[in-house]
Amino acid sequence: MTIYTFYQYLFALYGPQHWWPCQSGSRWEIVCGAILTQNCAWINVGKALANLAQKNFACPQAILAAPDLELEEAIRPAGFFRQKRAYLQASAEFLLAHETEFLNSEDLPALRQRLLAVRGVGRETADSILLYAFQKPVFVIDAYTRRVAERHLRLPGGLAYDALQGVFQASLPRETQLYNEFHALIVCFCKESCRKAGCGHDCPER
DNA sequence: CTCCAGGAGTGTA
DNA sequence: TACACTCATGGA
Repeated sequence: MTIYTFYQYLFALYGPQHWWPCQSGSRWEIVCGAILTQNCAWINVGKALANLAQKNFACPQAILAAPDLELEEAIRPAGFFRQKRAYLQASAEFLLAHETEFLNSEDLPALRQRLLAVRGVGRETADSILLYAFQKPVFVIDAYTRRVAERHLRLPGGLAYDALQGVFQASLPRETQLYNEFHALIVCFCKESCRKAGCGHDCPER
């Protein structure tokens, strides 16, 4: 099965997932979610985002104005709250300075490099921000994508992030909406197939 | 109780 | 480049 065929199969099976531009929908909230979800279950990210919204920390300016301890208390449910607090502050500062540029530029490699220079923004987080917050055609690789690539698409394991991303992008139409849905569908598929297998979790090594 | 979740930074070899 | 280690909460 080709990568594109697999996408069509998943889309027919689960339908559109419309990730992220769905909640409060603000660009900054998407960026916050991308950072807060690092090695953390999404259910807990939702709690942290709700706390931020309730405390009126729902914009970069408010994040930068808030006391560290108060910010940490708000995002505590998402874990790693001390370093994620610093990550949010760094991202807030960056977004305030460069949001317009990101809206207008289509030099994706350059934008990606700028994001990677922000503390707490690695490859997956950078690509999630480009795809979900700025609607750029950048395919996001995560742990689920790696499992699917090896177990279902029979791609070689242990590929570096950028290499695996290149394989997916070379195999798919360069469409933001498709990248958006495919990534979400892969996550949905992994959770669903593992639930049906009775694992109770997403059994990483099977 | 153990295992893990939509990772990233740092240090070592 | 390739690992090991740390960060931390909450759900199953």
